[in-house]
Amino acid sequence: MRMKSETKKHSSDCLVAYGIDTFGDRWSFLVLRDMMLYGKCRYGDFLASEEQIATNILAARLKHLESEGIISKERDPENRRSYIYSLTEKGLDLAPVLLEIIRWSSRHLKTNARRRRLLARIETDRDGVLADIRTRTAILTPP
Amino acid sequence: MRMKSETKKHSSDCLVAYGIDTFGDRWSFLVLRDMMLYGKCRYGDFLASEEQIATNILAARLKHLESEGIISKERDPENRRSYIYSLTEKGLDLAPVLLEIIRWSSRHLKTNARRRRLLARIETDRDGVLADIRTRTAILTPP
DNA sequence: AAATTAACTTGCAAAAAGCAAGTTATAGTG
DNA sequence: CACTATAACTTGCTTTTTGCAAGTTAATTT
Repeated sequence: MRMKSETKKHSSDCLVAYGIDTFGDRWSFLVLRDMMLYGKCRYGDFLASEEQIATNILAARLKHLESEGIISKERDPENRRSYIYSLTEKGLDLAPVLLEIIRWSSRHLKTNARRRRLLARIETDRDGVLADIRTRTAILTPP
Repeated sequence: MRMKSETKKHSSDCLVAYGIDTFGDRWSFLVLRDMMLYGKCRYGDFLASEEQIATNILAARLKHLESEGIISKERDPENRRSYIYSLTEKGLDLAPVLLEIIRWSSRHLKTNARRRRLLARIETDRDGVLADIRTRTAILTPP
């Protein structure tokens, strides 16, 4: 991942580059997907994802996303060795980006029942999907 | 960038991961931005962008995007040492992803006149913006 | 009190990125 | 026609980032 220097937080003045630098690296975005689509919120849940992120990288990405104000971290009141990560307003605002990526991939990847269902829901009930993301309701069952 | 192996083209079965693996690395996406927003289509134009991509990395990314069917390459009929890169249908379909990233960054980055103009156009004339991308009309003057 | 679990950190090898210089093919210039 | 310039890369090398395995700490559970 591109890390920012002391003096210059982002690589350019461009809105697109700002987005990419802030949330757009592969592992960061997959964590955000886990939160938005599956309602994941714990370190161990992210680690367990299909793509097999390394633990040190996950820790670094969570720190980065938190420092950018996209997620926040608090102690789990029910289990004091655990933490709960959640999307901030700034993070929730990324849902439309996620949905457009899913729409694009749906159109260009071989279809299957699971994918068709997800796409159908996005196309027919976009606002419901966005609402579910805001209320932390899982949209998909884990794969 | 994550490179695919012979046997497994993508890292997981997920639509989001497919998108990220296909177009989602930093430099690839900045090249796509150059094409969609500024109408750039030549190697030298991409090299000249604000973010200063290294020439070997640019060559690798263009090859990758071409192999994924997102861009295509043809000789410039007017200057036979030059090539013209253009977005395929699959590449043009990425425009909504770009627009959502711009919308997100606009909402979370300090505003200025140039940014406000771009955002206003996206919000009031989204279809016009999408049409301009399809017809290779530059939406912004280079920064 | 001892074993387990959750969330990390550390050290090192491997991969990718970044830099500078070199190559090839075409085009313009005296 | 020889010569310089331009466009699009490629090559070799150094630096940075990633990925892996093992270790640490603090809070449960048995």
